[in-house]
Amino acid sequence: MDTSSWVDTSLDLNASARSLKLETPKKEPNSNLIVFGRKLSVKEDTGALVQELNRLNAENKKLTEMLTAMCENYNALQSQLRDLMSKNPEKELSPSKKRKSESSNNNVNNFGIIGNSESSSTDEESCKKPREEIIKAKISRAYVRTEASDTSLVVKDGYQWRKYGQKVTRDNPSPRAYFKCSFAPSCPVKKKVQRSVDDQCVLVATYEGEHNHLPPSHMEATSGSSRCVTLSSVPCSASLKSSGPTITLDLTKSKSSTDEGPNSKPKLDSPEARQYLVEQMASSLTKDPNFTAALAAAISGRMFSTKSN
DNA sequence: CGGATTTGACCCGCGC
DNA sequence: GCGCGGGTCAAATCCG
Repeated sequence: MDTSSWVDTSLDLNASARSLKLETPKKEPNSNLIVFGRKLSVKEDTGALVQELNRLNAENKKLTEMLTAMCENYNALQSQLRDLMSKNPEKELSPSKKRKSESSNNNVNNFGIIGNSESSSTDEESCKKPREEIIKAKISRAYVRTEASDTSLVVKDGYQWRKYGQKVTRDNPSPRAYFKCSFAPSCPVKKKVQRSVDDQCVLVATYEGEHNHLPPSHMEATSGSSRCVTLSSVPCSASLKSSGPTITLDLTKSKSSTDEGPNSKPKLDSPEARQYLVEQMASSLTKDPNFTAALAAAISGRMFSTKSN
């Protein structure tokens, strides 16, 4: 099964997002907002700010196009995948296929946004545990790119985890962290997070089991609907089918960055201000690795749920 | 002060 | 049976 193309899509997204990052000035969204606030109060430099606005506008369009293209790619690949599944259903059923098919399945199951799938062939669980158990345990992997300087083994996937151990393993100099779902013991899901041997920037998260509850962020989002923000520039809903994990994009950060006190509210009446807010959100989303991770999780999760149908 | 994290000790399975 | 290595426990510590 060829899953490389969809992986490439993910890579494209990351690469593009990163290249976009390079193009943007080294300003945090918050500081941009301050600049924007100054624009409204101080009339000087209007021309420069308008230019900046136009630039951000163009960037926003780029992002929108990227996301649209990615969604299209995803749809195309999904249909391809469905085709392949229907053509070769026996591959899945055959236990003799072992690693080849297993690693392919892993790819489908993965939240992988990085796309180096070779590690699934060295999956220790695959080697040691009986297959039935693997199927029961629903082992999946996620690849999350982080800052090289970021030493915390934290993969933000919407769920709340409690770390219960850390160990340095033989095959990898970087420590492996062990997490349990904070809803344990009612939720038996565990995850292991370790930096990739090949690329220290990449965190490999191995999930065991399935959550029997919604992620805290989802519950928060649904209970507090007043916090919802309309994101016209992000044509991507990251919610999944009930069979899969529900990934919720946590947009509260973007919201909070725009929520600069009571004075900010009237500004929303201006189309410019709205446009700016949208751009802020898009920009902060692409800068946020959580977003790419959540997006990849949503996409791969959907693929998986489609596969299992 | 309570919950989360850290970290050394312990357990257990596997290979020799 | 023994040693090794991965996984888990739980007391100590940290932190909000």
